[in-house]
Amino acid sequence: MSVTESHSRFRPSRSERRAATQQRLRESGLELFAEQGLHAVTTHDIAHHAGLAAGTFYLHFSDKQALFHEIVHSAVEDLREALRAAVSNGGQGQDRVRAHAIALLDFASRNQRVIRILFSGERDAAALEQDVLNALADSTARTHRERQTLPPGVEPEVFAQALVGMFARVVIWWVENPHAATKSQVIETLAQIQYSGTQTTPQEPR
Amino acid sequence: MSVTESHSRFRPSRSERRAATQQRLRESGLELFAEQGLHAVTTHDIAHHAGLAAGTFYLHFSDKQALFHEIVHSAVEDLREALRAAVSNGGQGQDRVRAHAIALLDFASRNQRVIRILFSGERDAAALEQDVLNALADSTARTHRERQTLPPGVEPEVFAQALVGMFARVVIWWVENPHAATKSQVIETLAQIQYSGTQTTPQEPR
Amino acid sequence: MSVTESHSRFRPSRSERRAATQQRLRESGLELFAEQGLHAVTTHDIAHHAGLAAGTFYLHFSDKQALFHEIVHSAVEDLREALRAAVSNGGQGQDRVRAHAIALLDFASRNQRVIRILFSGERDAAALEQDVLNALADSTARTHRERQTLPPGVEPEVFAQALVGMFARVVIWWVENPHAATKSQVIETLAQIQYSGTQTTPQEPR
Amino acid sequence: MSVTESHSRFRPSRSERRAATQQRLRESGLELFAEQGLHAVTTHDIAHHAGLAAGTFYLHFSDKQALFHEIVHSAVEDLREALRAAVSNGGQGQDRVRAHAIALLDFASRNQRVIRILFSGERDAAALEQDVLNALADSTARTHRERQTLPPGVEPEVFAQALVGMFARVVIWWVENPHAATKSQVIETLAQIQYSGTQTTPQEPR
DNA sequence: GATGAATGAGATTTCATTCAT
DNA sequence: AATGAATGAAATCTCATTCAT
Repeated sequence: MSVTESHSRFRPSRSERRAATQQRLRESGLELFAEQGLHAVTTHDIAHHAGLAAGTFYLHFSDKQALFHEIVHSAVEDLREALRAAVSNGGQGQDRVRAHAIALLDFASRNQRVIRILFSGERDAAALEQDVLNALADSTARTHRERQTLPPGVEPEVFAQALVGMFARVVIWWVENPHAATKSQVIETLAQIQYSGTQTTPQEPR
Repeated sequence: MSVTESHSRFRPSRSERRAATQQRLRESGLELFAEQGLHAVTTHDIAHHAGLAAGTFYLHFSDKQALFHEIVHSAVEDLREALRAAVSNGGQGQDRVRAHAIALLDFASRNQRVIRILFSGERDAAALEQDVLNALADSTARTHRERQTLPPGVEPEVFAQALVGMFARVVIWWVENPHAATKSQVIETLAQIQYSGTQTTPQEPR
Repeated sequence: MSVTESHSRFRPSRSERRAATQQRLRESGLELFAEQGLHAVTTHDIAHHAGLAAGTFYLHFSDKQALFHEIVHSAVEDLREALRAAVSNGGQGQDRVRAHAIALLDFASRNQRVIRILFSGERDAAALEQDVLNALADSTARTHRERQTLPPGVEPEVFAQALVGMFARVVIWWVENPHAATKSQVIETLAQIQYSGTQTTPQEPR
Repeated sequence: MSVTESHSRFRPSRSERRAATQQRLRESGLELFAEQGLHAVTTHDIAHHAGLAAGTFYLHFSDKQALFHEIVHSAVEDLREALRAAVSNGGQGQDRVRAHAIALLDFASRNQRVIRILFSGERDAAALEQDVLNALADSTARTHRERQTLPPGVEPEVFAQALVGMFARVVIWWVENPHAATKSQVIETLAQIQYSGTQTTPQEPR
């Protein structure tokens, strides 16, 4: 631990305290948004959950949306980074598909609140969520288009949307129902659908 | 005086008028919820959009949620019915998969507002979307489990969630971006992923 | 009293009740603004003083400024009308000057709260007040310029500003200190200054 | 160590630094109050405009009103001194009237912000403007009453209010519209109205 | 003395809901 | 059944003021 950042860990500097306060607000926001959603949470709730007065919120964030967006953007970055790392060490075909799925589920296990916020369909997050998914889909589509890695008849853009939809849905479901399947079952299923399909048919809903 | 069991278009009975008013409110709700989402729409908005006074809303629905739920549930029923019809006339394997996709996209073309409400997120309203997608997924999973139609390694519940997520995502994307792909491209792609997979790999996001 | 406006004076129609409510808000606004000034009065104060709930205010006025402006504009119109009437029945020279002064003071006696609001220097009224005074000054200046009724060396615009300043100040002072001078003393003094001057000198302040 | 009764420009004493800080706050207050009025300016605004932290304000002034009062009172003193000086070197009749007007306009040219604060309204601040104008009027009235310099029919107190109103209005108008009349036109007009009147009549407003 | 983060009271404004007509 | 004025709880946001560093 460097001494330059703080003369003592018992006497944090003002900017450290400020940063810590902000961090508490972010934490409270993450917690409460994940539990209750954007609309059900007030700025007072967040401030008080963080042990702060109501007005303090506005010293750190211009309004509730600003905090929410910051949380979502940061979550997106974390998620992207996790996925990027997962596939960066090479691998092809099934390995790569599986690495991807593993990384996503690992991230989800460790960041349940983030996942809930990202994929919970909160309307005011929707624009951002759509951006996220579209960005993921775009890069997926672009790569497949460039590399012509998809079989004939599979349109890269449609495929990309399908893929992100599938992943997003499974992961939020699994976070909410962790005992419905083991992590390896989820991974195996995702990898297999994507790689080999199911050679089966959708069933008539009841 | 008035015709009691009236089919007259000149003197609709009291209950007919009541039903008509209620229908106008439902229509306005559908329209405004699809455009703006549950939270951004007020009961005043709905009533006025229907050409009614604010208080009238509460003669027909106990509150805003009630109307929203009714709209969603009705939409779900319509959608299920459409899907049920599509696969009811037999067919197996790829045909069945394709029939399913066609039915979904047809329904989406004709009911854009419904699709927006169903698949756009908006779970503030008591996790309704979850209910919808889970319900669809549940019935899918149940059937596959019963019939053991899935290859080994593919868990029925995970598969069902994946399928539902894939379809929901592609459909909402296609409704918002109808020129990004033709209907048959979408159908073909969905059918192929589901049936045969892609024998390809996810790509590193940027 | 006409019967068409109301079927009974004991059962006022909805629009009458609405108008009455609005009028109560206006009255309360006039009262409170005159006493305490724009900033010291809240929309809650006004509503409660009118015996109404807080939210009702916003059914009738878009915000506090809107009510304030309406009150000021209406006051300006009343004042103008009173002055217009005063000089409309002819008269020249001293008679006319005196008629003007009489009208102003009569109006002030009867509309003390209006005068307090108009000439109290409230900053947010200032723009309006300036408009009022400038409008009065402009029309005064224009007429004098056109008719060349002023002695050489007296610039119409400067004269007009001086005149409205003099009148505004005396009238607000007199409303606040009604026993400091009788109405006829005020009138006589204003008329004489304006008509004949004082042939005297300003004194060194202490 | 430090020079106690320091005139050194290199090591100003503590009290000198304190006085300088206070002066910066006063300057910022003058600037901002003149531009925006008492209510639109926050203590943060003043402190930051002065290059100081928010809390520093309260080391020098007990609150916003206190600074405002101090600025106003100091402005009044400056104005009085200017007027006193103008008429102190004798002169009678028209000369004296003119000297007074000249002094006022000179002061106004050099102290526009002060004039704006003094004569622009803003009586929220505990009827300060009233105090200012009343104080000016009182001393004028007293002198005239003592010296019996006014013609019969002209009440000293009414006259004093009229005079003060006239001057205040013309001066603030001229400061805001410096090109509407030359300084000598303003002076000539004010002197003539006050000394000789106009032998004319107010006009019917439109 | 200066700093600036934190406080919390209070003002504005919205809107779901009620109810007399 | 329909109306729409009224309600009042609750959320957002500001800002004068304090106080530990």
